[in-house]
Amino acid sequence: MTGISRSSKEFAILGLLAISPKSGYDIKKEVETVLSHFWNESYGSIYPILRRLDKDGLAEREAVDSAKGPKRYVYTVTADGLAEFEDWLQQPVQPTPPRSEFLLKLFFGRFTSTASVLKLIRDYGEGTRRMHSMLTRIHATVSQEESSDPGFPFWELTMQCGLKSMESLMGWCEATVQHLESRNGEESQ
Amino acid sequence: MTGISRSSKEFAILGLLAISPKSGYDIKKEVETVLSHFWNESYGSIYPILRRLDKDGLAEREAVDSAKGPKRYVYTVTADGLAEFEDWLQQPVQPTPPRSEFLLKLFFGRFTSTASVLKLIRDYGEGTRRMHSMLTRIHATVSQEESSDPGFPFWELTMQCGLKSMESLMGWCEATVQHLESRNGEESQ
DNA sequence: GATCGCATGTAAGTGGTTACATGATTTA
DNA sequence: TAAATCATGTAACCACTTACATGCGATC
Repeated sequence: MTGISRSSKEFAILGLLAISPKSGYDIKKEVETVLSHFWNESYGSIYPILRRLDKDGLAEREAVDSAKGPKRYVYTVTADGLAEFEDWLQQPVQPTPPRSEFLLKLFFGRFTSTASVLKLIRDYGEGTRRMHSMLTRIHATVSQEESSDPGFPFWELTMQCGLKSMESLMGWCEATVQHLESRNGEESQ
Repeated sequence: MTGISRSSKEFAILGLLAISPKSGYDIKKEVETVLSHFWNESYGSIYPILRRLDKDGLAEREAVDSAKGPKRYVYTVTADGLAEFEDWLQQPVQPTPPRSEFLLKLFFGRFTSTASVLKLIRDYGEGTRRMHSMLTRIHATVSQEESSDPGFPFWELTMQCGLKSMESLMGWCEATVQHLESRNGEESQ
């Protein structure tokens, strides 16, 4: 009854199959675009997981002759799979253990030069800006192509959350750089 | 010359030793307070890492008779250790692979009820609020006790970054809950 | 004499990435 | 014919957590 414990990685993949049948390759691409700001999957986990979902009766594998390239293996979620997935959705999220190498280095800022700390923060701000504009770009294309999809409103919520986080971070970076620069200016006088 | 590659976990510990000599137990406590919003360490990694730092000449182990309880092993960073640590600080941060089970479940919101999605977001907002007030509390005590520490300004920057992130998230949660509630209200009419 | 806080440690397992291997088809 | 894209897969390795084992000293 109560299935063996599955990782969120498995449910992420199961959920993508619930939207529509996909191959491992398709999943990888989808994760890298629409889920990119909050999730990741490598082939090394995708393919074994798909096999396991099939073995456990949560998905079904089907060989498909593709028009071009090698044959594809498309997986479709089963009724059991959908049920387990919906059950997982109801469970409370388990908090991710925190891990920010950026903040770690910033914390140890006193062991390096102000210039080095400034570079650290500027680089981080730069990365945040890049992520922000990438999300904006993805948002534009997906909005055009899939705005009628029943999942679209929820996907858009994740987008807005991501964008707001980025903006908050960008603001903090800018303010902090200015703060450090002015402090540095004072010392140099 | 170029040391074997070390994980950020090792450098986190090395950095804490650079601030002042500590035991594994001390490190665990410090990580759980001042670093808690962006880092974590378990005993299962701390003790092996300390041994390794000693073996590699980056730290030195010393047995200390504690006033009460069993004997402590206090580690002190060496000159080599400090040099490697400072070098690591200069290296660009490698981006953490994204992983938010919360956003993942939100993304799949169409496979569950609006009530369930609302609960998801409210719980998340609640967790964020708790973290925010915990940080505020820690900030108050540390500000009183260690505001003269040379590392204090940098620690405070990490705090402000964390607090700003939480506030941004809290705002997004509130707005999103309202948005979903109003949409739900329309449908029910 | 039980239990809590202090303190160190390990073994087994998990969860995951990287790098590699393979090979078809298309495009330059 | 070289490179890019499509597509599947595995083996070796790694980082890390969990759970457990141990035991002192103080307090209740």
